[in-house]
Amino acid sequence: MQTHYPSVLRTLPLFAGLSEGERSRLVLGGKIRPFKNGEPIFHYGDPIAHFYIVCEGAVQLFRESADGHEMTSDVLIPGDIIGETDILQPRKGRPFNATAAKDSALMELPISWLRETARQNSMLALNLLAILSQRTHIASIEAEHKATMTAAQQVACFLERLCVLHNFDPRGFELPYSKTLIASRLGMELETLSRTLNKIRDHGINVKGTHVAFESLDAMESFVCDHCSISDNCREHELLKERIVESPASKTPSRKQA
Amino acid sequence: MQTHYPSVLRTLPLFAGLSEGERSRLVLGGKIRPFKNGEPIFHYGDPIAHFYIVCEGAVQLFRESADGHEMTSDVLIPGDIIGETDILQPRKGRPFNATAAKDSALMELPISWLRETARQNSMLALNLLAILSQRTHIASIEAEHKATMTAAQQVACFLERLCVLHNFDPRGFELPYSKTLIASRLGMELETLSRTLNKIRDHGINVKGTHVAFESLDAMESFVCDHCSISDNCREHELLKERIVESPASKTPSRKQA
DNA sequence: CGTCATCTTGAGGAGTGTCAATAACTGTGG
DNA sequence: CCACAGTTATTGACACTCCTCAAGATGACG
Repeated sequence: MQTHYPSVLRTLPLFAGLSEGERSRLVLGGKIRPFKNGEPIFHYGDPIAHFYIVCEGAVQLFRESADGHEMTSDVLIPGDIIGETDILQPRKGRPFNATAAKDSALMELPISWLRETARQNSMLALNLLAILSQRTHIASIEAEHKATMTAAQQVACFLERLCVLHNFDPRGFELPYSKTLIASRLGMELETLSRTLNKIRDHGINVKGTHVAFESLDAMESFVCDHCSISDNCREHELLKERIVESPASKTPSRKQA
Repeated sequence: MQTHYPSVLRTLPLFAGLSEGERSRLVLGGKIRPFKNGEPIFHYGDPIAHFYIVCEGAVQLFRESADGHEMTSDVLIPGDIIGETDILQPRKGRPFNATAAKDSALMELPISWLRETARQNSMLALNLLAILSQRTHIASIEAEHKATMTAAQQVACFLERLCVLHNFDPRGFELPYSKTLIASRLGMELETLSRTLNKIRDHGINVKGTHVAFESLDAMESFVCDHCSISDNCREHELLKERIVESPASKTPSRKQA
């Protein structure tokens, strides 16, 4: 039996408000499994027996159509949960493929367990509701972005969120995964992404190879927010500005996203 | 006080599994409000005090960006719920505008009430979870469609779902709302939709004015499902086929969608 | 019979996808 | 340390889809 658990489990929104006892009881029902880069976690249509908490690395969620085209719906990072939407709605099988996009560690928990707990512990059910509600909101924002923004604006917006989510230094950071994966995530072709990265230099984003540097947050802001109707979305800009002002030279800020 | 309630309230998934007593207690806390075609229900950013159940008519949910561009995220019909995602996550305000797209009747209920009930009645919380989970799944399908299907395929797919959801006769029905609204819903321009409707005649869909007739479900199926990776999605085809086989001349089938 | 909203049709252009060739990077084994 | 193969990324030329702007057609309604 494991003696130490990843720190992400302590700040997990899913377990927020639960007592230390309940939390550890839940966690004891699962085990941590390592996955090599590129290793599949499960496939589309597989039976749904477990859900996962990403502890380390990154996980690609994707589907592929008959003609072999691959469509990435999300890339998860530590703290994210896989399959929590399938706790109640018993589908025929997994609605997407999941593959490790880096060497990763996932905590695997039986889904039946979570289902029972949600039935009895209203706190957990409400946490789930909050997570799903947030997910729906983000999906709606992304749909709007795809419909109203150019490829350049989508890429700029993506790089901002990437920087905030991973707590990178806005003045310079390395892309955490391949451009192929990023392009797929954004629903565009690799060639389009490659060309786009050269065009957004005019808007304060300097990309060379895997290195990204934000050189003018003001230029970025006016560029990205123009065609976006969601004022919430501009929170990323605020967070970036705060970061740059507060810690102009720190490479590993200590706080997590709010 | 009202003496009769719309029939949609009896089959509402949100209230599934609740006793008749609990259900009527919930419903007594709200009132039915009529809205004229085009009348706003609430605006983006408004404080969130109520949620709504669509009883009659249709409701357009949309946002508009600074440049005046309007983006419809959904069109709701009787049985759908507005604002159930905001029960827990207390946002600054409404995440979209809501406007009656026809003369409509909505049941208005205080959101605090639902919040309290969800805390105490785990059945209601689980129903909410199921609804949100379903919504997330649909959002993911639509995102994929926007990314991988041509305008023609999206229109064909939309018309199918329209027919199934509204329980229309596949062999001939009238569009329930304007083409302008449909185009906005599909994230395309009215001109593109207009042109597209003439092109999909080759694929078994005959549209003239507001009249739609499905003339070859097989042609439609091979056309729509080609670039779609979600096998669930083809359930619409199955339902259409059943409908045509079982009730070749019925105009008002008696059963609802599963 | 006008007036207004809705829809259709046309021509031109911006933005992406597609195909193909080249370049840069990564790891392996001699 | 270098040569090699395999993956990943860049760049160019071209086609196609969809958006934009503009003009006309259709339909609803007083």
